[in-house]
Amino acid sequence: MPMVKKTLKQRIVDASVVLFQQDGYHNVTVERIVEYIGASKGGFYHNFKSKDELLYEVHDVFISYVIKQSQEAYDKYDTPIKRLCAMLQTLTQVFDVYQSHITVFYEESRSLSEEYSAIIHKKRDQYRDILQKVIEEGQQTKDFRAELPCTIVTMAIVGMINWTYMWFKQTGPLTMEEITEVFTDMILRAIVTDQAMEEATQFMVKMKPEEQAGFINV
Amino acid sequence: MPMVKKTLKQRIVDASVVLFQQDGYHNVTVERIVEYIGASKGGFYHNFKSKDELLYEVHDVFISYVIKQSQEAYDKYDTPIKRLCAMLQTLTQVFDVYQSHITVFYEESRSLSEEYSAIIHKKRDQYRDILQKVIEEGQQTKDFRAELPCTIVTMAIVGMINWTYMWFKQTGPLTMEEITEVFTDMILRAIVTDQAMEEATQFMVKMKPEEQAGFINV
DNA sequence: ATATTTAGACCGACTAGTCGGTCTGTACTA
DNA sequence: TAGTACAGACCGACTAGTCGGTCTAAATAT
Repeated sequence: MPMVKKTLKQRIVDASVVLFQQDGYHNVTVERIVEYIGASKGGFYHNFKSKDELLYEVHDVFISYVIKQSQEAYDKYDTPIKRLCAMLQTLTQVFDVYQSHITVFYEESRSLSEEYSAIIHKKRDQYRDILQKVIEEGQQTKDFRAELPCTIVTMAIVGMINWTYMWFKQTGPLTMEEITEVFTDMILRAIVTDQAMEEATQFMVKMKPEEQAGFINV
Repeated sequence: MPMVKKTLKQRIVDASVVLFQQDGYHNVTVERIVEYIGASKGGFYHNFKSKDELLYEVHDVFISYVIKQSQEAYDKYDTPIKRLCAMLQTLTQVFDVYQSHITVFYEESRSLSEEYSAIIHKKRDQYRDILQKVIEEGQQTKDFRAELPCTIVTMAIVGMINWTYMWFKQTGPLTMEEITEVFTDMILRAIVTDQAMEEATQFMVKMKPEEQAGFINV
């Protein structure tokens, strides 16, 4: 790994993600960001048109990553069930790497100005569309129950996942892997048809009888 | 219904919910709130200690209502499945009545000062605890699958529901009733044990074969 | 090899404007 | 007369963004 000196721009982005997540966009001044990394306001405005543009940058780096990962998960497999599970799986990594970004993304998107907001919203829709496509295709192949409107199913899944940023703590007793496993199990049971349940079973929570006896909820 | 003249305080709260939801707490000035209802800053600060207290008021009126409704749903029934369904059902009403409050509640809770934030967080936990209690009791009675950690199940449900405020539009093609029905179906299938599935079936999405043929996703 | 020019990254004092909150005055009520 | 409810001018703290200037390092000239 080549030891590249981080640019001021990158240092500003890194610092601001942390600060925005901690105290919120409006409670973090430009002054404080540059102070935090030992830079100046001049340096800041040399790299960014506005504080707003910085917020956009933070949003974009995150959502672009999520789209890329989701699309890759889609392309890598060829059945709806496998694709869905792979997409749920990628979230594990996203949460572990980008937790601060996620918080900023969902709490501060309103602070984006009109123009930036439009771009981000388009990308957010793109992410949802990939998931919705998987659901729709699964309904056509009769892997997923067709009696559930796919828009609602999609948003149910998105909600379950996205809400995690509100309560998941990296220092807590639950790992992101466990959570993803349980989510996957719940979602599959909820939407997979009886005839396709066999393929789905391999992705579900396994439990040997002896474990079941002494199971303790955390 | 007695025609009571609305107090200035109430008018301020009503106006601020709308404005906060539209533009966010930080983008709505006290000046604009009082202008909106034809009042003055003096009137505002006669009724509220600070802008912050107003935000607290908005939060409190909402979360208190949700807790009350949830607790009533719990008390009204005596089995975990019925209780869970009733709690999910109350959300229909909450969303129809309090949509602006909900948005403010989830987007602006960070803007609350320390002291108010603590109170609201406590109440938010209270709401979650009622739901978690239902899940735990259901696991004990073997109505709900005990192999799923009840904290994750609880947060999965909370997420699915709460996220709705992000995409549900009263003017859209979906009604809150439809959404609640699909959510209920998905959640029950996800967590109800095989042996209890019969009791749950009555709460699930029904579909006659002839409907199924021509079903179109919205 | 050394001197000179120049681009552009970065600095920080300063400005212009904003907004939460106060204070004094007034109208109305009991 | 005392108290309450409100009006609106005003204050002071704060902050996004500016602007003239500095410093470094690479390109070019001598």
